[in-house]
Amino acid sequence: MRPKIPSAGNVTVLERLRDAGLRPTRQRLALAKLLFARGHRHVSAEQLFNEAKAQRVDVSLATVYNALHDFTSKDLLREISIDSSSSYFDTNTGDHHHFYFEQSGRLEDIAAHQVSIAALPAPPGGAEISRVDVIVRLKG
Amino acid sequence: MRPKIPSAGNVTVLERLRDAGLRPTRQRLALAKLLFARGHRHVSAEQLFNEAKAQRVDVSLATVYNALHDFTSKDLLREISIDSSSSYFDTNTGDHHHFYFEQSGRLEDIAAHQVSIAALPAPPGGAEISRVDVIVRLKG
DNA sequence: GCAACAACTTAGAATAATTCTAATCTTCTT
DNA sequence: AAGAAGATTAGAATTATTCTAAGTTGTTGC
Repeated sequence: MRPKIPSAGNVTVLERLRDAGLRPTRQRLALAKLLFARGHRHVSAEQLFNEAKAQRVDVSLATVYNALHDFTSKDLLREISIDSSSSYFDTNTGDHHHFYFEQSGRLEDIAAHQVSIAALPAPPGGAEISRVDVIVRLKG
Repeated sequence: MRPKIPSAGNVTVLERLRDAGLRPTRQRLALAKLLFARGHRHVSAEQLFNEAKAQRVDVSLATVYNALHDFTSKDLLREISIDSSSSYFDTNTGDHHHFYFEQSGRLEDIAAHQVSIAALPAPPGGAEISRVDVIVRLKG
């Protein structure tokens, strides 16, 4: 049972999935909506799973993991592992950095233009840089 | 500059533990020797456990975890979690950054003076910066 | 040197996050 | 509408790590 008339926000999410080459299944659409409906977010798999449940979206935890990884591999998300206990997925895939609140485990974006790295050594063995992450750890 | 080594590196390691306020037990001494005997290293708990076994140091995995955390809390080590699958412990606790080889999962130090961060936004809510980590991810 | 106590170690059980399995359902193409 | 490829699922399995409760050892004061 698929919605025939997409309500606001559905169309764009559907297009995003299609453009990424991902089948827009009921579950992926629902999860993508939760993820992308509003501004940028940092979510864990468990968190997203709970949000889905709260909205009575019937989806298994395995699917949440699958979707998060699928989205990540298609650059709709970016995975961040700062705290080894669990991974976060960031809906902001552009160039940016993070504040990390050590107490709460919360993440906050830092726009790329607010950080300037004036010097970096050449990567060893002529390796190519895939990206540079700056994490500003905060005590508060 | 390293102090002179009267008997095979044992004394320095023992002193380091004592100075940190940690009882120099057989297990901690052995592990500290594995960690600090040569230049800086990045090791996982499992790795260190296997090295210990290889040298017939009788130590349990729980003790390896305990020791790594104890050392970390006394600033003899620094914990790094880049790859969510497991944590690494860095024997270099000074100011520095890392190259991360995405393929192999290997880490390599970047001396602090080789990276210069020219601008950083003020932490939100007047929070205090605990430290700034720069991770240069490499494709090779 | 030795007793006493806190600190440490340990095997194995417990936990938590994540991945796997293999069966079943959907979506897409025709 | 039918077939195939792709997606979903419950639950088992796996992996890293922590916990528990009992035994051992290092340190301190005498």
